[in-house]
Amino acid sequence: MSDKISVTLPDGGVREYPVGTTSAQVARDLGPGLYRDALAAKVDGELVDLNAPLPSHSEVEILTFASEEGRRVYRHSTSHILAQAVKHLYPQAKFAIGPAIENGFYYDFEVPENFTPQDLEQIEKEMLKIIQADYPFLREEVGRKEALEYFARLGEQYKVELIEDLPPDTTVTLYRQGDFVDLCAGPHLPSTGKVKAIKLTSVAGAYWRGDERRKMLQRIYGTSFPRQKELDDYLSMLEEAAARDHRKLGRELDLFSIHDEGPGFPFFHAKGMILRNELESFWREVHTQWGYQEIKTPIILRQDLWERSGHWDHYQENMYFTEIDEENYAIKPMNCPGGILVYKNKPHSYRELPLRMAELGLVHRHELSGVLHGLMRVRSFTQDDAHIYMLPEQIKGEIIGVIELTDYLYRIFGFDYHIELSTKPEKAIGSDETWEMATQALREALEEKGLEYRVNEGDGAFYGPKIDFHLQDCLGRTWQCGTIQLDFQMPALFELEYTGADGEKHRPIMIHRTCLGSIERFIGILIEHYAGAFPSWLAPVQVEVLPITDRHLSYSRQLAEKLRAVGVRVEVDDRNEKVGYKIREAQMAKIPYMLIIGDRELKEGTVSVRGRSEGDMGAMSFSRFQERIRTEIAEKAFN
RNA sequence: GCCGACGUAGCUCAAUUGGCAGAGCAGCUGAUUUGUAAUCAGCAGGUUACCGGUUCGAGUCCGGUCGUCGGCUCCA
Repeated sequence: MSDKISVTLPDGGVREYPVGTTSAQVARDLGPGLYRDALAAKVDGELVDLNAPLPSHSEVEILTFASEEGRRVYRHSTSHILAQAVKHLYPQAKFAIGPAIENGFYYDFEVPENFTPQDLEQIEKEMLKIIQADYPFLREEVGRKEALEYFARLGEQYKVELIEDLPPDTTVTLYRQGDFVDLCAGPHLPSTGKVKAIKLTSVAGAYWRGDERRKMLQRIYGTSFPRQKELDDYLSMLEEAAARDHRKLGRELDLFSIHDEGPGFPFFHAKGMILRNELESFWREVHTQWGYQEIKTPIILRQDLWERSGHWDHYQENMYFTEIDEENYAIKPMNCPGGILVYKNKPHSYRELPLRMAELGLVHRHELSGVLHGLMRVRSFTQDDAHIYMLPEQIKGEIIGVIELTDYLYRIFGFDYHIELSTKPEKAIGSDETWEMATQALREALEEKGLEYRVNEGDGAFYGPKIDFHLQDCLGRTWQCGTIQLDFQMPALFELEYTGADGEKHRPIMIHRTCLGSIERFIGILIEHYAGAFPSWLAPVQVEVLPITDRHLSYSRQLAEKLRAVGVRVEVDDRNEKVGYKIREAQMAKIPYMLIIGDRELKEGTVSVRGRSEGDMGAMSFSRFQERIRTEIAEKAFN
């Protein structure tokens, strides 16, 4: 047996070390900077502690804060420091889980009294003491039985439950730092002193294992960084992001409002309607090009329709009901049953398929009061829905078509998105075979397009699996927008038919899909994405004309009239104010272009252009400006 | 829905231990005719979210209701 081990580094280089060498020693060998920054190591693809001895042949990557994995180890270790601090201050606390999350970490505790924001300050101070003490994180392996006994003795029922869920033959690992021991797979930082800058950001209730039937624990959120400056930068970045919040911009730009009189039911103002109408007319144009027809179905329909569709059994708690002439009706939470009645209104031939019926449909859903969020999560919204009725052999092509259409639309706005595939939920209708077939079809379409996606087990609609498109808001929270749902069930429940080439009746297959998702949510995303500075084609006011004095008013109005005549949305600021004041207001309203009109422009027949982002662009002929703005609008340029 | 925080003028925020509800911006009126991010002066603006309680006295303390914000998925 050799007394050397060999280590392959990420750059392909191979080095030899004595048996028993740790990743920390490898890092030191590679350079003092790396040794100082090293947090953990990835050995043959597995995350391990820096002080773990390396096997005889291995690929080793030293992880620092620069990598996502390194940051997770760093934050995860910080969560253990939080837990230790809580243990010191609240000895009776019970411990649940404390993972790293994007940009930070949390830890769930059961405590007799809920934490207050003041408590967080005390806990933070205690954490600093633990960091100061620089306790090493020590890994221990124990048998499952031993671990169970240990945590049972301490009354840590959550840890006991976690261990009970591990496979029977597992070796359980514990991590010890000073007087605190926690169940943990690791890895961890070498010692608590590696953590430099910490901040506990909030406290919230969270159900044990995310299950609302189980006990609600107290969750403390926090984050940590290797340098105070990075923490400060992160916190000020959050503050800046809040300035993009669509709820704030929606009020400031007079786009929409939400009132106590209708929680979750947004009001669109004149400027918001311009944005919305532009969006919808673009949507119509594109859908016509992509072979869709448009329909409109009623908002209120009889309850028996919803009993037949399965919504009564599977979606009732999200629905609103009403009564008309002593008959029971429901307010639609989805557009499909109404759309299906249109399909059933006359017989169909296979020659018509795929039949793509789109609808900007207003739906109402009873969402829990605690989840409402500006335009992002509301109780009434307009889906850019469509139902595609098709032959079995058209499935993949149609799914790919919707994926391409969605991608085309998102690109216009410059959005990044990610895709999720959701499979059969507990409350579902239809056989496992049709679900498997449908899920497989979605998977194949994604793979044929070479798209990356995440699988969400059990998160599908009750009638079929779905592909979801998720977009991000200003704080990085993601919202589902587009969705493609493949459905074998509704056609059966409603006995949909078409006549095939063989003259026999056959059952079509359905796709339910949205691209933008909900118009409301999409506008919320748009506002945050552009920080309210919409590209000219969407901007409620595209040009503001600013006459310097009264004697420039008439020329200003003429220019505005000319622009209006070619479809440009223009306003004249005819108030008796200094030009600096008018510029400031137009700038704050994020209007793409300002035209400053004074004696010089009057005399020379020009306009002085000020761009929202460019600043003073100097004088140009009016016709040149007009051409420029028209082109920009027509091309939907980003500006 | 649950946990926590919060709710004062259209907006942003003040108001000592419970002691006369204020400011800036926006609005209105007047003056000013102005050249690239705020001209000056005056006026008006409130059932302190709502309901109830404690108190000589409540924006402030207590209870309830409504609403807003953050969280309740990312699995030792």
